[in-house]
Amino acid sequence: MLKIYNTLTRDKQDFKPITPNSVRMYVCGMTVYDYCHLGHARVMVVFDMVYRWLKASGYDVTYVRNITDIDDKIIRRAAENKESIHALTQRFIDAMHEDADALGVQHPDHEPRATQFVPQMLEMIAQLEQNGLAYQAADGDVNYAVRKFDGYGKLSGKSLEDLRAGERVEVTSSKNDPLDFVLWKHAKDSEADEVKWDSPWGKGRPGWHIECSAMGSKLLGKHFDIHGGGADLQFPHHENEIAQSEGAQLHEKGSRGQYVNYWMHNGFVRVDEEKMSKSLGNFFTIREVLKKYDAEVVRFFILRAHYRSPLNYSDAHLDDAKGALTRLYTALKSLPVRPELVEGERVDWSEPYAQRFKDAMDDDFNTPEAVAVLFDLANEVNRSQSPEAAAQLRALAGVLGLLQRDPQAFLQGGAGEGGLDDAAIAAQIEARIAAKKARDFAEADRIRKELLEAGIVLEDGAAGTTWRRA
RNA sequence: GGCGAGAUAGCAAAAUGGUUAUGCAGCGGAUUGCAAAUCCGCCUAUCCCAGUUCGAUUCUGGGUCUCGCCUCCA
Repeated sequence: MLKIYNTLTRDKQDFKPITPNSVRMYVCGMTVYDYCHLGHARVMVVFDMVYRWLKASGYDVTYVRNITDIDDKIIRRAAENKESIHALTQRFIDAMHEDADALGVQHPDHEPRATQFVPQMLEMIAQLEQNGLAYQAADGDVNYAVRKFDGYGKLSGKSLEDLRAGERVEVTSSKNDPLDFVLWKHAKDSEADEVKWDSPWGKGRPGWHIECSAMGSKLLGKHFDIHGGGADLQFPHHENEIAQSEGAQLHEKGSRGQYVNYWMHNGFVRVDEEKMSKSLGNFFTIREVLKKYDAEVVRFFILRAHYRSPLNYSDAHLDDAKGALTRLYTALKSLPVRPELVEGERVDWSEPYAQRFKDAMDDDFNTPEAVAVLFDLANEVNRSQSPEAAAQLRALAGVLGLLQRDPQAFLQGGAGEGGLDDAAIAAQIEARIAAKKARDFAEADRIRKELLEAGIVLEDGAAGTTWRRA
């Protein structure tokens, strides 16, 4: 039985889907005005892992990860670059897809863009207004009347009183309450036509929070199973989503309908014990990191920690992850891949290692424990040289989107510029074999040392000499 | 200030009211011409103070420290 830590109740709960055997999941995606950084990588990889595990568990999953392609920062950036909103967002959407693909992130079933769902947002805002939860302020903005929604703060554990006490929001006189948030932003004359939509409240554009409510309910229904995102979205974004989505269906039944059953939030990526973020400027983009580290190493680095724990980024930690992943691939190296035992093959979940793996994953996606099982299995493979054990290792790792490459390709990959090419290495190995045959060990060792200095490690096995990059 | 999360060996990171986490690093042995890889064995641990308990790293209370949210954020 899968258990999920639910932010709403702050405990692990048995997962029971609304519709048997099927899961509807929504994850807040990126605002596309720049390249994705490692924090974004974590969201994508973590929920990709969740998506894969739900599918591996036999669920029919509908996964939606949205794209915010209209927002203040996008408008500002486009103006700075003197390019259209569409050109800017398309550029970074393409870049995001490249990054996600590199990290082995499967495509969500739907990837809605906010600009494609403005009618649905307007519909929801109208409903909120009708339900007495929204009002148009003097400046033309349509705001959500937070105090009218009973239970505001239930997700983030904040009360309106607490929030007011720590008030840091700039009080704009047009809001009835400083905590009210914008549903519809009134258009400014200075803005391009591209960012203006007609509405019953005049030209304007949607607020951020309404996007997810509208896209979620349009694609997954008014009540769905899982909603995920980074821990920083818990408040106010997800709190506001609840207020909107549940507030919009208040008229439908006597009791209030629930928007989402399980709220999941992943922890931050940190740099020197501090949250990685655009505003702090301490971020590393995915593409930047991939210049130095194999994408699978980055994926493994993310999955080696629990999704709710903080994850400290540093080269030392990436090196560590690389070493660990190397051990797994090394275990597979010596054994031929038997195609009938891998691709598309179902894992035998009754097998003890698989059982341990499943128990770990079912316990709120405990990937560190699942990865530990992989290492135990690798040890088994090394000892037994059993093709079945190797196939099982590949299959289980495959559930996490790991270990699917040719081991040799992983172990010998990552040649930087100016590195030795394969032919040169092969020639050196031949020369060393000749020296060894002549029992000229000094020469053989000299060649090995020379290659090692070039980052090439030689390994003399029973089947001959192989090499890998350090 | 309000609310929340956390503190595990040299580093990273799980779990657990008593009994091996796991990876990297280190030490000893096997193997190897010597290495590397691999195997076997070992070494380092549960922030502090009380309490509950036969027994606490785990539960309870207090403290210290760290981080996050309360403004855009994954």
